[in-house]
Amino acid sequence: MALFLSRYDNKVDKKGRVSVPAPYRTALAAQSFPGIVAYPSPVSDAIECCGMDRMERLAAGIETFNPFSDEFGAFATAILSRAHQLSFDSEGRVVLPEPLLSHAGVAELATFAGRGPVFQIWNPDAYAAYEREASLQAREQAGQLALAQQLGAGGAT
Amino acid sequence: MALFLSRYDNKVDKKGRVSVPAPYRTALAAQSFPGIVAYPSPVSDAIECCGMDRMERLAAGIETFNPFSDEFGAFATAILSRAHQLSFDSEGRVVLPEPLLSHAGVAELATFAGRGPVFQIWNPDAYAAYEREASLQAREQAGQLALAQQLGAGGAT
DNA sequence: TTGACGCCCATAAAAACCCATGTTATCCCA
DNA sequence: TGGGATAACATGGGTTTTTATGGGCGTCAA
Repeated sequence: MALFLSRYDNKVDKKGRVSVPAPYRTALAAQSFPGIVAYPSPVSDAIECCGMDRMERLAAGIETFNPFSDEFGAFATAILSRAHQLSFDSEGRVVLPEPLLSHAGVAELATFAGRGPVFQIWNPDAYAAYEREASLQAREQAGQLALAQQLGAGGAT
Repeated sequence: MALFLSRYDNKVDKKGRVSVPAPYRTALAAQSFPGIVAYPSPVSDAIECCGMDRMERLAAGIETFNPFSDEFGAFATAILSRAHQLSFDSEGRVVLPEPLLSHAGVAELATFAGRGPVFQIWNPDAYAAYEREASLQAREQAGQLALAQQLGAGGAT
């Protein structure tokens, strides 16, 4: 399985091309299609990306139920019809389509964020804000977890 | 399996011809028949299309399942009897038959929407409305959230 | 004929491809 | 271990190839 880690900031040139970080390309090397699949994240102002294999598996998995079901319809409309198949050029770059750029507010600089099986492309400022919030939330949850454990482990109060 | 993604708006010329988007033609390149199979979508005002291979599988499914009372069998029969086999011309275009055009309300502009194993052809305005409604619905439904989480955090890649 | 259809060619715009360069990270050997 | 040689990478720009689209010409049939 492809695993995407770490963070990178790459430039978007005036043709709309961005270098996909070399480690990501390495992770994708075994895929059937030399490139990525990119679609607007349903939950963030970011472009979400994965390899073709993952998208095929998702599409096939849901289709086995019923191609005319509501669930498949929603998935198809929300993700598949907004997804773009972007192939690498000989230097490992892709061209980000306009609808995705505007969804994520990406202009001349793009932040790549690895998230395990997928990675995301953000506007740098938006990502900074998101990360700040996420780490705050994590700290809060960690505190709650510690508290809960203390309560649970300690004698009844 | 062929996987159809993304969205395209192509013109219908006065001869009734439309270019099938090149990526779709690429996805269909391995098929036994150089063209597409098109039928009215049973659930939308759209023309639904796929490669011949999928149609053959559907037809085989009818025979395998209960051919008399099975609900899906009736469904499939309805599709098969309304399906048209459209071959590409040398430039990758097809001619959409009148019954399909009127079912979808397509005139001089056609919106192609990839949906994984199939793609659909819509009247551009009708598709915009459908997409708007679908995304509203998706936001409200919990099923969509589960799907989004699967996409983002997901299991096997 | 008339018209539906298949086949061929033309063209402008967009996409894919190829080569060049500066910079950074890595390697190798004295 | 120091420091030059090498390789990898991100980036820029030019050039060729596809693609979508328009139209012409013959054929076959109603």
